[in-house]
Amino acid sequence: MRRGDEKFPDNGFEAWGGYMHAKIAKLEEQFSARAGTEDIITNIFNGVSIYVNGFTIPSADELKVLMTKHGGIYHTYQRSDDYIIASNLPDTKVKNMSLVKVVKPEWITDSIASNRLLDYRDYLLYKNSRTQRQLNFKKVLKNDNSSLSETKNFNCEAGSLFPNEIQNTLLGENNLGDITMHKNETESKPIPNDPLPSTSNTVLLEKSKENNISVDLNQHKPSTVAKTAADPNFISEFYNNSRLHHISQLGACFKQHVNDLRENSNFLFPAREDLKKSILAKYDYNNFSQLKFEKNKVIMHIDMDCFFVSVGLRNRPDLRGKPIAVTHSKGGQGRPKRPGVDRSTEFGLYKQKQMKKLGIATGKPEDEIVFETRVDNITDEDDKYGSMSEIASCSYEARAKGIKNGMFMGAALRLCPNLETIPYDFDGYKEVAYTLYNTIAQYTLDIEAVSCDEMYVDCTELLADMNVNVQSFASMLREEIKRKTGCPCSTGFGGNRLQARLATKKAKPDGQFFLTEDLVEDFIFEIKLSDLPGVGRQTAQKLESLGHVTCGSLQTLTLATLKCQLGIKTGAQLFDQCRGRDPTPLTFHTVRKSVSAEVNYGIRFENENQCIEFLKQLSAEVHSRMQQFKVIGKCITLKLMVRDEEAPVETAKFMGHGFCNVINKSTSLSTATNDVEIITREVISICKKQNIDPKEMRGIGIQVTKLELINSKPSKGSISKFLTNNKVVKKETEVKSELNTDSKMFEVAESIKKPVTNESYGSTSPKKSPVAKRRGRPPKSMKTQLSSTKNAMSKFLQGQNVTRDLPYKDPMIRDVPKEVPHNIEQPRPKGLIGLPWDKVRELLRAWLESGQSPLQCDVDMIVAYLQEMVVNKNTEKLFVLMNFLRRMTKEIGRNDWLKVYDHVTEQVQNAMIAVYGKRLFISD
DNA sequence: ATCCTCCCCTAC
DNA sequence: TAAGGTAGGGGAGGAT
Repeated sequence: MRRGDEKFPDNGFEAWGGYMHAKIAKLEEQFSARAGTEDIITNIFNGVSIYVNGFTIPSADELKVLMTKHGGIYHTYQRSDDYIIASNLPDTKVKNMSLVKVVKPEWITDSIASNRLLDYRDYLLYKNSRTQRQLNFKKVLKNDNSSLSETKNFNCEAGSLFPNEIQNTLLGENNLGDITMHKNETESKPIPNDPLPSTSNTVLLEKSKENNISVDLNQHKPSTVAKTAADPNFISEFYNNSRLHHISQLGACFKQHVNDLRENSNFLFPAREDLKKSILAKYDYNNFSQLKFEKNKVIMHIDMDCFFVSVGLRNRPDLRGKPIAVTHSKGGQGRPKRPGVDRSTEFGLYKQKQMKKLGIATGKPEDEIVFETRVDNITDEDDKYGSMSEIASCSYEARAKGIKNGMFMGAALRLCPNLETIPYDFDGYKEVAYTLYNTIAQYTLDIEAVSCDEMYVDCTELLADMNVNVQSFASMLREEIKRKTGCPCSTGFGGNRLQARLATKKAKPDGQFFLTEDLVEDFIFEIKLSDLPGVGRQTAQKLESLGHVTCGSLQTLTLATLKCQLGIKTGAQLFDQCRGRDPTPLTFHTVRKSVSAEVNYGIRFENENQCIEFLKQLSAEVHSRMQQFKVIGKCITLKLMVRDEEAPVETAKFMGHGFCNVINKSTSLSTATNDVEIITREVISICKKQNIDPKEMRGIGIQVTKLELINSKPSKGSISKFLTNNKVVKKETEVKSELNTDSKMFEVAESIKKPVTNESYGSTSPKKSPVAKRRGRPPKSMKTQLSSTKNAMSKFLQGQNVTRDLPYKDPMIRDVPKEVPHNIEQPRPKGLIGLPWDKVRELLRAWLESGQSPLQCDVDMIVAYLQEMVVNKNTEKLFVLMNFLRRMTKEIGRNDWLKVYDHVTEQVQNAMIAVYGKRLFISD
């Protein structure tokens, strides 16, 4: 029995498909004419079928659209007669395949541009022999004067999946490794008020017609290298090479990417059908048992295996299976000790500090505390184990020897003398990450981005919709990711995010694990506390000193004890975690709360001027980021790292910060700003007050918090005002009398003290294209713009033909337990989606005035439409429609219609909470 | 009680 | 040589 049956009893009218269906059939005709014109433009690719392998520009999704529009065929899985479109292939693949039809994506784009099918042989990725690779690059090398903002900031524009990326190059055996590749400057936007105007002279290497061309690129390398922060190019140089900076930027970039995808999606996932077909073709379902997860939720955690290493190994198959580390250091060469270095003193200070901390935390005498540090294996000698270059990522073979991420190269070499190193490939990480995210996004957008190589995915709806079992889904998905990226990944499944995450750890490397309900209790018992997310070095050591190393052991402590030992929140979290519980829902939409920039490397000033000059530059950097994210802020914090008086002047790590004291000082402004002058002034003022010898500075950071969106009008009428939390809703309803006009109802409460946080900061959606404007739809990337429109429309049309057989009832509704309101559980029926909101209002009015009893299928359609508005952030019109519905149902005053209103409201608010974390303010 | 500032911790 | 960033959660303790 359908859940809705009780609420909306069938009165016999439903057999006709419902009132709404009949009505919209007419509207649909208007659209069908338009949709048709967008279908096929030319027949250039008549009879041509392609299969896209790996990362390409345009992306596979974009190529799919292009092929469809120009009469060609796109295959998700490779067929024998397909042209293989690729920009690069891992050597392993090259060895095992025929290359006669491996063609560069430019074949497609150039053919479209010249409106005829060009000879594919001119676009072969490999010609004649496998070793003769065609160089195909159009690339900009920058010289030493280039502006920093052009090179270090990632660009996450939704307009193209990978807009500023360099053309993929085939370096092959040519050793061009130490040349820095940069984005094409012609695509970089000038940043207004940028205090560092671009003075870069660029060298454009035009595409060569020759094979095996040899260009002496070394002559373009920077002639001088910025050594310390006193050098004007230092920030740029440093950020370009900083792994942590890249990790952080990429993380933020993909959180935004998910925001953008959700914002621009119609939440139809045609790729599900393809996947389902290949699963059915490949797997015998009898081999799989039906897995049951806690609370019937299926949360997937997905994580690339030793990400940086895997990406680096795509071009170095010869190194597979060996102990590998990604690091700046070449490794192996001993270096004479810098004068003044006193590692033992410096490391001693670190140890002392840690000991003191633990002594306070545990109440033990300091000499009883035993602990390890990562400097334990580093000596003061100028031998080959002295490198303090950090390992960003290491292969599983290296891990087997005890090497860990973050370890110093010297210590690692001591553990594994034959450890091989590979350089960073920051562009590669971004490519692979995009492919990863876009692959998942084909199937669902219930994604919480964690970092560039890791995310949580709520698969509950997806799996129910596809009606496939989770094992085969996991296998096919991982296969697809490996095929597209050339990198392995692991997935874990559980009933909540903690379980999924722990399952991934178990699955690694290159595996999958399903932590089903029946396994949780035993599984969690053995888990080490230090493996729990949120439990780092300090917490783990503290817990160990309390006598607990595993979750099972910690289960003996009461909630009160844990809270007392670790604080209220942390204690409660740990109490849950060690039992495998995790009440925190996935968050699909993130809102930025701070912007900061800091440099704790290479800070060596000779005088105050240099320090002030650096503060100006760093302020400019923060200002530039604030512009990028479109925020202003009220609170400015300066962070200073100052050499501890006992620490040696020369640090153990070259240009490192050494043993320091940290100072944080902040100012609160009366009004939010992103003015570079104000930031600079405040920051310099704070710095001067500290009275620190510039020679002793080792690190500087600037952070801006209490953010507001630029252009968010604090006055009434702003969209932000519709969004408010429950608390405020209550308060306001008490105060406000019933409002009758739509416009008046826009006045919504807002917490006065809290900054506006309803919209994602730093949305990088492109300007609306003329097409998008004409349709009145949100801006979309090329991919979503074309495919979604087509799909929405064509599915809409199809839907009409089968209306009577398939009323818009969703089986999911009855399957999903009601107590999980965090996510939008229902796949959206297609009926109304795509219609202008005012048309829908007319339909609503007609429906409400029809005198009929409401039908479930019509209600579902309305709900789907309104939820789509939430997702598209069309809150303004949503607000109008909701209030319209409220007023109309009240006027009718019949119980069944009032129930409809309650039901719709509940569904819309669920969507609001999922997307914004807040409820829509509705007058009652 | 609740806020603010200045930390500390964690994660990637 | 080496590139030790950045955002968010939370706690202690003082101001309101």
